[in-house]
Amino acid sequence: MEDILHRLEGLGYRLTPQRMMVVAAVERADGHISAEEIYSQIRARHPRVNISTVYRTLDLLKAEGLVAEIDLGEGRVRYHPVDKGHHHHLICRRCGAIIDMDEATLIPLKGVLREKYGFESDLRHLAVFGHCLNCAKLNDADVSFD
Amino acid sequence: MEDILHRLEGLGYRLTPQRMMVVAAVERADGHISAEEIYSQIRARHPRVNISTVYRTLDLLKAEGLVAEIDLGEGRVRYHPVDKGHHHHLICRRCGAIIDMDEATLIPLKGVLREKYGFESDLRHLAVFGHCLNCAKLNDADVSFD
DNA sequence: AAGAGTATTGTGATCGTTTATCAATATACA
DNA sequence: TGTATATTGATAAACGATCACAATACTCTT
Repeated sequence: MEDILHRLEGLGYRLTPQRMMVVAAVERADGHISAEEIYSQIRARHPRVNISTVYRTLDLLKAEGLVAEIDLGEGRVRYHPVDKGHHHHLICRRCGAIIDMDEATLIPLKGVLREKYGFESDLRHLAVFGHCLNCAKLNDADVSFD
Repeated sequence: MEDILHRLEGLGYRLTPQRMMVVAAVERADGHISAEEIYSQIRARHPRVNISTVYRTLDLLKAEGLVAEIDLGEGRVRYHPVDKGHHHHLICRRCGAIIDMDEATLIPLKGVLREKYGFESDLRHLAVFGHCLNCAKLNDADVSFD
């Protein structure tokens, strides 16, 4: 599993400074990073780089299967390297906490969906909303999910 | 379980023509409907109604717990009456098919998330992406989820 | 029925994210 | 060196959604 830059190069793309910076930002981010976050990191040191280039590079990385998008319902999309394993998230509606979920937790669901619906689910990055431990207590009086 | 209009009235809101049209559109839609779809239905007969009013009414209905939002990852949000039961969707990435998923399918997952993470998940409308039966066959050669 | 106060709407601007267009620049290659 | 190609920067604009505020519609009291 080569790193993203080398795979890009192997695919015949030029390794421009802009592309290197976008790739570095995506790889440096421990979790998921948005285009705007990548852009502001780059702009801090290289103010002439354009956000179009960030989006273009992300599109390229996505098309080549090197990064993946995830929509956490924030009104913007986040990106992460595909080779860093799968990510599932439990997102607290109250405090915004994002809890990483173990992949194994979803294996039974995947099996059931295949058996019951003949559906091959892509559970590489699932987002489940709800309330975390603390907020569930705080919210007991107000809200109830069923 | 009264209908949305009567519950709105009971809550002390005025039953304006605009609100009635928005509510009617939401209730008429069998699945989920977007703000833009509601707006264009209304505009066809009442061109002077403004899209702000549509959004405002949807916000009101949402705040009063009469309709719920769901984000199917389309870049826009869809709305449905809460009293029509919970909806879960299996969305085919290839053909766009939206398969309704039985609610019971998710009960085990809900339990596991509570036990393992202390997370009270809100599984009222979950969207799972993947490939439907037909497209899974067609796609066997191209793509593989794991 | 008239007027005061409140609720609701229309208008138009604006926001944030993302995409499109196109000229300018940088690179590769003959 | 010159030419073709790849890539970028600048700018506008598409898109869904929100906002502020004046205009309108309604309710309620008298």
